[in-house]
Amino acid sequence: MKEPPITDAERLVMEAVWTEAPLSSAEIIQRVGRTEDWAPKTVQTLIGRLVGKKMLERERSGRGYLYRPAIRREDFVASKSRGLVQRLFSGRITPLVAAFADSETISADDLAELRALIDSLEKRQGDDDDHSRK
Amino acid sequence: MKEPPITDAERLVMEAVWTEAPLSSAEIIQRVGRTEDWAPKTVQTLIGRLVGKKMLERERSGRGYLYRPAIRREDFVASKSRGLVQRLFSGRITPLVAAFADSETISADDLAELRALIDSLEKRQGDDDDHSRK
DNA sequence: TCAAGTTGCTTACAAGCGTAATCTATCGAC
DNA sequence: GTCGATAGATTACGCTTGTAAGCAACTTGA
Repeated sequence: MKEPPITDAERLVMEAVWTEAPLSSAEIIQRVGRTEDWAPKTVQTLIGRLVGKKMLERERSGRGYLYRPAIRREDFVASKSRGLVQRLFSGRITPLVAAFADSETISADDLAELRALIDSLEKRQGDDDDHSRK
Repeated sequence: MKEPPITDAERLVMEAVWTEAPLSSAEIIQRVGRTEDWAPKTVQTLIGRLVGKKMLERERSGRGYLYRPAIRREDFVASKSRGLVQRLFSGRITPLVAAFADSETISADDLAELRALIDSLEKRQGDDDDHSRK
């Protein structure tokens, strides 16, 4: 997966259609307006650019279109995460977590959650080794 | 710590002075040239912009200057990490690790390392609770 | 002393971005 | 059928970024 060329303002538009799709531009404008103080025209422009970048698909619906995301949010955030880890931490995730932990407090709950994630990742890896050697 | 306004090209210049400082511009150009195929003038421009942004400090040395970072790399990467976690994962680190793990294979070594980090973070937290309640 | 190299400062310039207004076509209300 | 609302397309505009060249000053070797 290549780096999706979505800017930060555009991402906020994507968030709306990731939350619910398909949406008309009026609906997108309304949802984005809940958090961003942007003129409707601004959102309209961003929608247009996202269509141009093939990050939004659209299908005709009456006078306008209905829009839906052309990439999944999971893929987008995974790509962004990989990019950051690659650029700033030579591709290793642990230093990122360490850096984050140093500057932001991680709650006990978060730590437990993280540990659980690691457990499941380790298990997955064990399984792979055991029976699905490829 | 506010978001350091360093662009990606500028970051590559910072990497040089983070690795070793102080450096003359000639030395920065030479080091950056090892990885990036940029005209010396380009690097020079980036140095100037970084000075303008107060991300590089300089002290006169002969006809030119010696440059050194005005912010530590640890603070920079921590800030970037926080920013990403905030924007894409509502401030929670676990989903980032999960997203990364889904798209990139994490080696057994990395997992062990990550687990060790969590252990130490948990220990730190326990200590805090025990005697330094603030 | 004069030319050449080295540094820094100033300027350039296209593309991308944030932020939007204008223009155009269409559709529904009357 | 005309008028206003609405969606989309086109245009705008200043700032930042990537990428650099030109100019000016100082230093140094010949």
